[in-house]
Amino acid sequence: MQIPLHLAISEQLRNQITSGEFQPGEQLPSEHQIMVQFEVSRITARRAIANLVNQGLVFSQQGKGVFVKEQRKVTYSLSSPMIFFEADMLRQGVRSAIHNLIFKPVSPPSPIRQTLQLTANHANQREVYLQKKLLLLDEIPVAIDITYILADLGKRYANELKQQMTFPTLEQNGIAIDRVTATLACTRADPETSEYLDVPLGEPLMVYCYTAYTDTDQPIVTGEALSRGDRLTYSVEIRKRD
Amino acid sequence: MQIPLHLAISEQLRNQITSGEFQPGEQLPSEHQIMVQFEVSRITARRAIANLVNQGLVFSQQGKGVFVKEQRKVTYSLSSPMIFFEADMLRQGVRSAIHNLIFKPVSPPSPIRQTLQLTANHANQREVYLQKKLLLLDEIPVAIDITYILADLGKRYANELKQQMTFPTLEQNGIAIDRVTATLACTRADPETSEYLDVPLGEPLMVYCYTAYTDTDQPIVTGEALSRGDRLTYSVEIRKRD
DNA sequence: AAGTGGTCTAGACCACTGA
DNA sequence: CAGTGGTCTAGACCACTTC
Repeated sequence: MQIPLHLAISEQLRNQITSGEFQPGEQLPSEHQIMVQFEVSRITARRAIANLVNQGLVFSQQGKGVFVKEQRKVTYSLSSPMIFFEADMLRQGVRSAIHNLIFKPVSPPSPIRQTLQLTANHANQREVYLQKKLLLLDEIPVAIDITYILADLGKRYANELKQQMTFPTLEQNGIAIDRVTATLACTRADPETSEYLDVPLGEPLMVYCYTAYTDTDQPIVTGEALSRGDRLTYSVEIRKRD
Repeated sequence: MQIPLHLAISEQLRNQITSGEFQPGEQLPSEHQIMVQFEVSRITARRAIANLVNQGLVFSQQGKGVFVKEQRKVTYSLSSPMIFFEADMLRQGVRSAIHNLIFKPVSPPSPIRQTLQLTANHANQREVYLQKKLLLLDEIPVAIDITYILADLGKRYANELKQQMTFPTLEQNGIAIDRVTATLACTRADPETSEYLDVPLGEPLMVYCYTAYTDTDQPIVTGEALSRGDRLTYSVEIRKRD
């Protein structure tokens, strides 16, 4: 067995997709049709389709069929995230919305405590607000954001924070963010995240971890955003240091 | 059927992994053991394992078994990619190496021509060098990079470019890079990439697309790097504009 | 030789969709 | 109702690893 049957089949279908023979949104042959056309068992036909799903090329809907994915991504600019987010989205022809899931004072876990440079003396106080929010683009959940913000800021701007992105809210209230350190990585959806973002288990996600500092080098916000890899792209401009 | 059997099983195993009951590198129960323990058919046992593979938690080796993945990632700094790459890797305790796959003059495809601001008159000339190279960290292929560089630079520094990263090579030769525009996104391994990077089909990858400009705003290099999402993290520092 | 995972078959029942 | 995909079973053969 040089090349598995299911792979040969999924490769042929894949070519038909990338060559445009199957257009985005179009329906693929049904499992039954594949069984007949390639003279294989249903399991093998299903396996071939699973390969395509796993490559992010198609998705399946029970009772309806298998369809070619649209590949439209929205770009999120890291270099000017402060004020222009909504405008940026509109420019890309996308309606954005935020659903607040959790907003409450908590005693932060140790690594958060460290990045926010909180001293240990107040260990039992509610020194930060924890916010979980869902970012919707065109009514589709695209990212889930978990933010820790210093308690006085969280308390003061609670209402605004629940309805907007964090950085713009701070900027609008005169809290200047001087720099943001961030990392970008990749994971796969676990069952909980797959619920929130309405994606299958294991779907590739991007992880954007950030910490924002004032001009006195005081960290005020840290958190991470899990976003759907098939819907979001991050852009950044790097300038040479002097 | 509220919750599928295969999911229930994979969830239980997942808990045992995240709780540390199964350590990284440790072997999971075999398909046969799962069949007996949960009283399911082999297909269902396999499906449960497939769920875990798909979440990036385990990997399987024919004839040996299923093992918990190590989760060690290396950080690549976008803010100082110029000179410090090798030093950065060493600091993280990682041996880095580069395998040159392709290095040749080509007539660039239209989108590349545009980003490099090449005029159409020379359409049939070999105005750029195309380089494909593999980045190995600890002898493991981690990223595949496809670079287009202006022909005179490519020709002049051919030997160095084949052995080092692109940006450091240019810096060392006095070609100052003033700024880099980049995007970071997510895809999944297609069959070709899965060969190069030695990962299963559909493995999440990061896509780093970049264009470098001189201080006269002349683009000199553009390209994209496909990296293994389970091995590489990108870091960046964003400073407020004035 | 024994144990592991990889591929494949035939067949059953269920859940959902749409005419 | 027919057609679709989702779950599950029992059983076969193969390829690879380890002893």
